[in-house]
Amino acid sequence: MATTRRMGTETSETRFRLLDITERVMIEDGYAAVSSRRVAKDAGVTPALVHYYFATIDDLFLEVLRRRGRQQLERHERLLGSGQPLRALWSFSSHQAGTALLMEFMALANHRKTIRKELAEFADEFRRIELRALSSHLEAYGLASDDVPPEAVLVGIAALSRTVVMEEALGMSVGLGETRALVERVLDRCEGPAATDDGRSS
Amino acid sequence: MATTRRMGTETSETRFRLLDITERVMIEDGYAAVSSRRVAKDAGVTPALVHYYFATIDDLFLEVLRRRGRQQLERHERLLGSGQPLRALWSFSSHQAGTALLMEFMALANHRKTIRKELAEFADEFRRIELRALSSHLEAYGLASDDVPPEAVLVGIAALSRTVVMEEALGMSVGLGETRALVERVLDRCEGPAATDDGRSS
DNA sequence: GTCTATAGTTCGATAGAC
DNA sequence: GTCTATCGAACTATAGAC
Repeated sequence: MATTRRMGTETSETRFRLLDITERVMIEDGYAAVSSRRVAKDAGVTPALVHYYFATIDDLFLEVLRRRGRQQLERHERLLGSGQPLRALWSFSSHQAGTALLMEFMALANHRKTIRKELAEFADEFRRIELRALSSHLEAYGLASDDVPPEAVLVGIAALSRTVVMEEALGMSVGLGETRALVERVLDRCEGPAATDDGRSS
Repeated sequence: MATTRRMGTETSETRFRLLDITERVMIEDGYAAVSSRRVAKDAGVTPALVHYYFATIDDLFLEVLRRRGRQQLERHERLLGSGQPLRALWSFSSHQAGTALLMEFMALANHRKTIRKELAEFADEFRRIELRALSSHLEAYGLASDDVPPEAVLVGIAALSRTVVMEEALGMSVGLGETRALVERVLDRCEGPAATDDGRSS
């Protein structure tokens, strides 16, 4: 009985641009600032077109999450294969805009069931990839052991990077410099100084 | 030139109730669900009355933050004086509703300057209190050292508790059990098994 | 694929009666 | 201290022309 609602194709360039803009609005002004009107205005199209590609605003959020999730899963897997996988993980997890976007999705997920489910699946998949790529390294570095499972180390790294980035963005001061310095010492001890390798070679 | 706008007293019972309800709405449905109409409806009053006590919605958020901040600073200080201060800190930081509310305020703070400033001040003050109360303990426990400053340990505890609570709420699974088990082992090693003392005595 | 037009909600904030 | 009434704005979503 569902009315045959028209819907834009997956490959449309406009659709792609709408996703880009939604991502940007979420980062700059928060998920609550996302509306068909706002996205349409920033894209230079009409609100109706946004609804043509995404039936509801939640669908729009969901598609942003899926596209970004797939992108970053790939990138994550690739980066963790580099010569300094621990540094790669820290640097990846410390990205400012990425952290801001993750925060928005976490806040959103706390109150929307469909988004919660998909976010949790992506996040678990990230951690599984890290686990496969890093378990043996973490043990070799002495960061993981019988007493400290690699799973817990990875949770710790995610927790620490998110927290430091967020608290810095907030303008907090107590303890952040000390924490960054400690992390740098640990990275240095495990993998030596940061290589300037940008991941294009080898 | 400012019109002499009327404003409710600080001690009004209705004002207090509006703050309670706003807190609850933020936790249950997120800050984006807070509106003068929604809060008024849940309180059984009219939207105009909300604006009578709080000129703007941002003022409402700000007052929730201030009241809660003052409350918890006191509570924090008191709990950290107990016989198991590290356990007290972990338990305090792992509170579900508190973490959810903090998340909402962090998301909010990312996009509202006035809220950002006040949240950062409160958060820094929390950390200073922890630092005063726990520095010496952390060193005695062997958690802090010349290499690992107590500031960094405290950032780590905050990071870990928030992350574990949030990821559990999301329904994630990978690594959380291992992390909780590790934390429990550390707490046990430092302060022994959890006492049933609720902090009322001594 | 993109638009105009529109119905139906909900919102912030204020003026002013009681 | 609490209310009614209201303005002006923003929002979701759809129908249907082009």
